[in-house]
Amino acid sequence: MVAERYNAPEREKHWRKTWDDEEVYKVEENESRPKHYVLEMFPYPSGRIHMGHVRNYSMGDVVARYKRAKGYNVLHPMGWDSFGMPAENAALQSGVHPKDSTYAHIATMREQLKEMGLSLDWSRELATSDPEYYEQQQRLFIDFLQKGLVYHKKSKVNWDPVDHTVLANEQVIDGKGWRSGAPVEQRELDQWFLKITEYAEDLLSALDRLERWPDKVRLMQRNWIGRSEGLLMQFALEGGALPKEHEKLEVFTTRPDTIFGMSFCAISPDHPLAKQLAVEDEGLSAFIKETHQMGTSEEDIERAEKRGYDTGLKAVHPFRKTTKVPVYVANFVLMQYGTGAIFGCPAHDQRDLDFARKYKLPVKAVVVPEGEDPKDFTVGDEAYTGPGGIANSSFLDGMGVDEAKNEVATRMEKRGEGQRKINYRLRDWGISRQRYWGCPIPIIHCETCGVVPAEDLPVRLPEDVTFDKPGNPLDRHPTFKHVDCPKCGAPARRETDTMDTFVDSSWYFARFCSPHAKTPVDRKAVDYWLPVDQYIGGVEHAILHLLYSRFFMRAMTDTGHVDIDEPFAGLFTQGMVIHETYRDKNGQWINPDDISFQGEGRERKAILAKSGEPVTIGPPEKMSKSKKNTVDPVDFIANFGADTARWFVLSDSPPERDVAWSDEGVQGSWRMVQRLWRLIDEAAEKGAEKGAKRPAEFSGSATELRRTFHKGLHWVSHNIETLRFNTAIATIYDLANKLGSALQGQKNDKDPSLEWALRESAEIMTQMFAPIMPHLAEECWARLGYNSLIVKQPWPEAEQALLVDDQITIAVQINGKRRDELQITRNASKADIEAAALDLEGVKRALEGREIKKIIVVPQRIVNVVA
RNA sequence: GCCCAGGUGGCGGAAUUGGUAGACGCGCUAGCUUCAGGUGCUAGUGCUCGUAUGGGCGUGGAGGUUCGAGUCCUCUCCUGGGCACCA
Repeated sequence: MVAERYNAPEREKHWRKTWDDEEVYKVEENESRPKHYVLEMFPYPSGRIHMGHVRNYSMGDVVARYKRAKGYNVLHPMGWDSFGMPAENAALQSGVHPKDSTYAHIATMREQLKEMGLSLDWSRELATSDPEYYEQQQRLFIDFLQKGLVYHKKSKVNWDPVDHTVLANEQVIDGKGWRSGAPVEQRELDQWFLKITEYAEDLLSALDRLERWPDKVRLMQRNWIGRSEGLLMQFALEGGALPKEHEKLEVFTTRPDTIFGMSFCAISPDHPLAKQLAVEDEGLSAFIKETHQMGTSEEDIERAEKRGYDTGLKAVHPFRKTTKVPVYVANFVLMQYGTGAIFGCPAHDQRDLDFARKYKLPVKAVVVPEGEDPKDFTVGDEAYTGPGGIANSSFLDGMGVDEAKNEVATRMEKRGEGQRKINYRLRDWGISRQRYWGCPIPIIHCETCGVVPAEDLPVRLPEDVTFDKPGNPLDRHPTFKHVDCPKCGAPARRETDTMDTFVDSSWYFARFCSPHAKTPVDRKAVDYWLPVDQYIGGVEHAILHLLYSRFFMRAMTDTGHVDIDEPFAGLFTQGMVIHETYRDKNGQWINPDDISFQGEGRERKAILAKSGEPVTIGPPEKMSKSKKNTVDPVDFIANFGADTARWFVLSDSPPERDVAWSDEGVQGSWRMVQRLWRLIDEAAEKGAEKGAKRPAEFSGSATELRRTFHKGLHWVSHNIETLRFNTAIATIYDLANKLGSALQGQKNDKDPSLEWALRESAEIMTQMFAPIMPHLAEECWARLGYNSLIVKQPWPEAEQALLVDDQITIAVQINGKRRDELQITRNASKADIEAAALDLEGVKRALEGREIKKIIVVPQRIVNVVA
């Protein structure tokens, strides 16, 4: 009678083979069915999957399986973001060719992913390093080029003078190369750019329509694009012998309304005027050098105080010619933004205020908050940036901020000394990488024809390269670089830079729709599948990857490949898997396997198992090898099965938050697997036969069980729809408890309607956990007598009549405190509820000797007696 | 410095969106089952006063709105995360 222990690893293998044999996850376009495209961010093939992958892909798989059961034609593909620096770095260190290591890693990880039992259509698998993939990417590049969305220009890179190589920002540590340790130089190289700024306005405004994106991500993108409306203004400069091009200083401001509060102007140390002046001014030259030593990191900037160097020049106020203000070179003015020059109004900008206090410049308030007297409103240590009325400002007096902005802009434009401008922080996307392991840029540089697109695509990465010398192997390859111009036939030079790997990931989701097409995408396929309905991945890609993909869809629309702006209709950013950390007395990280634990709760202590030395238990942190707090999913699955792992990573925390891996928690999941198996087994035994006729009437206990399960089903469905897997799981636990009780209670007397309800509940239960624990669900489904696969079953429908109770419990409060509760029919009248409430023992006791002032009755909700 | 997200039992968290705070899981306590080595079942488990019926206090803190606040408003403290001194 009692079932054998469920042998998860063994049964899971069996069910995976069955799914494979029946090709249950293979999909094709089918216009007659609604589609649903579920995608998780594809992995970089690092060699092994980690728990983060397990969590990410479990979430997507639950959605995919649920939607499939709901009748959708579900696209759920997987691929590899397989170009990139790690493989090339490994080649530098160990000499293994990037191609060899990459494809070996892919082979391993593919098998590991398969062991998770994901419902993926593997026939659509792709790797961005496949020539079939990057050939199409090169086509897109050329199409973009011809559409004017690609250009090249000189741009700065980090140059390692020892390794003779270009460094990514993350390879520059404290201004030094990560391998050589040599101070990094800035070099200008000719580089390719994609015109993402062309779409700045649309990328910004369309964010409002991405309703199924987290607000947080939309905000980050908004800030990244950084739109600001302002005014370009020209100031006349005086003092010193100025060359013609610098007689006027052009600044950008978003606050032209504060022009009468101006007390200085400041230019960036990189401003041409600053450079020019520095030639004759040693002090300035030294100051500029100093500002360059200041780091650009957040921390450096935060610590740095606002500093300036007085150039001796004066800027003339445009509306009050007698007012002339000093012009500084200042460390807080950035050349990349606006014109690299500002006018400072200390009263209404914190940075300007800090600067003015330091250099004892006047601080004059010109915007006065409502209710303040303009005569005695002053600014202390905090600039006033809020709304208000303009004062002390000649013709602007009495206007509001917006009105004044407008007035100044109009007057400046009329005089030809100003121009309204919308400025973006977003810059064009530099995609040139001076590396081997990436998609070759399909360009040939010819002395006579200029830039010529390569013909004969793909431009293949040559495989006969070595990594024994620093620099890009493509650059020194015997035949790759030197080619004839496709146009004129003269000797020419092939571009040896490759593309940023963010390009690869900017359109892979589109390629999945038709992974083997001879064009970048098959129009029919993308029209059917796109956009991705649910995209799931880490928040670390909130800005770049997602913004680039949004740009790509627009660019691909403008080049006729697709007709869609937004690639991801729904986005979800999941939290990490974290784990406790342990260190010994010397601060060395300790592997959990070497530790034994003593005590519980706050008393819990850890010691080294071998020596008994104390170990400090640290807070849970992101799993990483260096901290020795990783748990290998492959090992885990081999022991407990994929279902236990999938269940656990979704159960303990809300999906957007981090989840702490703990052995105790995992044990709980493992027990649940076994428990569900026993429950279904017992229900199959004690419940009605498969396909038994539905009873005409249900007993009280049968109805109660059915209500519980149909309500539970309703709630679990809702929780999966809204990706709240942890609450779905909590409900399933609850239902398991209820089913267990019902099975116990059923022992005594014969009740056919309860038997029917037990089977119904067991079936609903199995179908509910099927998206999360698909293998166990198949096993249970078979135990329930079915020859069919549960993966092919439609999602059960809750019976509406069972979702509302006739008898309900409502709380009765006295002065807002609960004193008793009331059982009453659902549609009882207010008067009936009131009468019944006042008749309760607990209410009478609490009311004793008090006078009832008021009774609030909210039918079906609550009664509150005010006394 | 700016922006964002959070603070609920010993822990992870729930509260279907203003209506019984603490569901569910973990842990713990007691008991049962010849159960022996990651087992199952039953009961209990916010704090506190009380033998108990029962009472008081409780969602970081202080105010406020409301018949009623974990949920809304104001101020404040703390913890994470992000960033671009963006004029």
